Amino acid sequence: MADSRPKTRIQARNRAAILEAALEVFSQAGFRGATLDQIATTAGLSKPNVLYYYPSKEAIHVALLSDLMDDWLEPLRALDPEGDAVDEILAYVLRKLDMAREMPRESRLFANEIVQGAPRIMPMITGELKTLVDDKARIIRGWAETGMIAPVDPHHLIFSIWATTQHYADFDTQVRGILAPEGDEHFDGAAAFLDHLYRAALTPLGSAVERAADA
Amino acid sequence: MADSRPKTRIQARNRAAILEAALEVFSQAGFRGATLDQIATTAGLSKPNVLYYYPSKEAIHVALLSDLMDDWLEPLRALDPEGDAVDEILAYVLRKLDMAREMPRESRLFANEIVQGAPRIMPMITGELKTLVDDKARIIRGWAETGMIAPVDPHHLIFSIWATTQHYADFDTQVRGILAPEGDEHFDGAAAFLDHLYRAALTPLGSAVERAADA
DNA sequence: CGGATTTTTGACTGAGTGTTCAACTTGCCC
DNA sequence: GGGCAAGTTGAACACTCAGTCAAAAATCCG
Repeated sequence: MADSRPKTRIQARNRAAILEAALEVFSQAGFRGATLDQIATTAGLSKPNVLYYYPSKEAIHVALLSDLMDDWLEPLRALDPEGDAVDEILAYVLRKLDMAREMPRESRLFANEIVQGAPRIMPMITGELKTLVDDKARIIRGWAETGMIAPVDPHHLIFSIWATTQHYADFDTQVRGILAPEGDEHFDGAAAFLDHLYRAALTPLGSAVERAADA
Repeated sequence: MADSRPKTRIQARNRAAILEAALEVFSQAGFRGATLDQIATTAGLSKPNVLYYYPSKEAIHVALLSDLMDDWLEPLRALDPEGDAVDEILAYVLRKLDMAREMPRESRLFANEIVQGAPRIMPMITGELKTLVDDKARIIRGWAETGMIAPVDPHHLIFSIWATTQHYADFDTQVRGILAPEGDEHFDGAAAFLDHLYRAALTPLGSAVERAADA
């Protein structure tokens, strides 16, 4: 984070082009599989020129992950302790699924990094990510203890939400290989399924009986 | 699958050592990140000797994935159309979670491959995997239509089971960074959570009322 | 043992790749 | 326009790494 703010229009444009290209390339090939040549070509720059803006391949990767982390965690941050418990969690699920649909490259970028042991972002995980998750887990635990939702372990609930939503971005190839959709219409089916899954799991037993009686 | 069956004891031993080493290395570093030197050293062989048994790095990778695919899909194959619907699916979930605990390297091997677009196993996905999944999805759909389980989309149910269970292997680094467990005890919490999650989502409404009445 | 076959390896090759550097060009400002 | 800083690049360097090869070693078998 030494030279983060650009000084000239050219710097702003080229730095942005490099990060956009890096997102494209890193998310598809992983850190090791990506080459500076690919990034440079995708960004429309020469390889030495890329290294004029970032000192190394690794610096690009770290800058990219750092820049994206905030946006990536925003939906969880938005979980409102004052809101309706089930609504809040379901909104989080659907928001994450939307992100898997609209930002699959970002999802795969993090997936690649974490599957291989998060060699470059371990501090972020045990740092701000853990802090945020523990914070939100406390809220969810409160909801469970006051009967607003069924009693579930909040950490495992969060993990399952990450898993089920990001799956549609990270394992997109597999999902498409099996469903053979035309475009993105299978995301609607996923949304319906996940709504049912989490609504059923979170609705407290009392409310579940009412729900059954209505049907 | 040209020279699959070993002719001598030495071939059997060395081929096995190479595949074991390749699993270790590929699952941690991905295809591109793994080197033949690492595999050779881990296997206790010289690099040219490794290439005496397999013609290329890619051949090792493909052989490994092919060999493991059957074991990897076995739990889904075991889903019994004659069994109790909820029990069968819950047994599948817990079986997959056990595999994530006991065989995390295998899980990460496939995860690495698929995240990067499955360049080497696309045929397996659209072939035997799709066939098996479609087959089991038909069974699950039957259960839903006859009211043995709640009406859910079977494909998305299967995806969610893969996602929630393999998450503990593929994203192990992240899970441990947040939970900071001593060993594997968090898998017990995961099992309890997933049992609740899928039991709640799959139990038909009628049975749910009974369950509520009992409580 | 002795010869044929299988297995092993050190040394090498050639392609790919991250990074450096000195020279060149462009843009900016007085 | 002129001078200085910012931006750009071709060429080269150092290193990694998949794969080759010919020769040596080990194993097998009569």
